Amino acid sequence: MRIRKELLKGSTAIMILKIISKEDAYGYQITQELYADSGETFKLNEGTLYPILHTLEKDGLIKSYSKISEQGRLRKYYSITPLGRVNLAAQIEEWRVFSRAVDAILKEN
Amino acid sequence: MRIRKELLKGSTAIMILKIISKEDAYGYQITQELYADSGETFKLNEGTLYPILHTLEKDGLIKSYSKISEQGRLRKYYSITPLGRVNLAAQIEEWRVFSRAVDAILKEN
DNA sequence: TTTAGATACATCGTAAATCTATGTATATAG
DNA sequence: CTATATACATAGATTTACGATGTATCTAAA
Repeated sequence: MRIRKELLKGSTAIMILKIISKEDAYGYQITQELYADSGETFKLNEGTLYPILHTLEKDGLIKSYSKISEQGRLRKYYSITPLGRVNLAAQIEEWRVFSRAVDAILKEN
Repeated sequence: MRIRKELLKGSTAIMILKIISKEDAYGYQITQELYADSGETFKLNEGTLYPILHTLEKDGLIKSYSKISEQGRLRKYYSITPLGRVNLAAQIEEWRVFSRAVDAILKEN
């Protein structure tokens, strides 16, 4: 099922942060993991991904370093900061409250 | 907990449609029900509500009629159309797929 | 009596998030 | 050699919600 982009708004950054929190990751890898781990539901555009990564770094939630892969390609890896972990936990709690409230409304009859 | 407005994007119209599907409702009433049924989580602004109602009506998902209340106040009631019911069912299913996918990402470790 | 707050509808301008499109560049498979 | 995947980046357009503002009535308190 294709998900309207509007539904995604607000939750994309949390998911990116969560993926980086598991292990350092580079941009392209993040889109692949997000696609696989969501059961092929989320196909992240590059025009969405990179600006979010830049914002997260500017806000001090992640930091980056460059590394050359075995294939000789330059990759920009991101790792989560302590501040990022605190922020992630808060955002996950917020998501839980939000999604439970929506469920409550949609379940009502 | 205050929910960032960004999280709301895309799900507000579904919830409004769901409330109207239960019984005909007018604008102010919808904000009250949404607030109560969500456990005081969703406080809908008028600048959000009325444009959405107008769009839903323009799209043929709801229709309106005016009625005077016992207090002598004019109210604009909305009722869901058959097309609105079909659309609501599809959007609820979409929400389920979406929220399960986000849960899957955030649960991963 | 006047004033504040709740009820009731509406629109305008702004901000935020994502998308599409575009650009650059390299590696790999057919 | 050509298409696809990998890899990063930005600009402009679209969508959605918000805050501010406007109009108007009813009710309760000061």
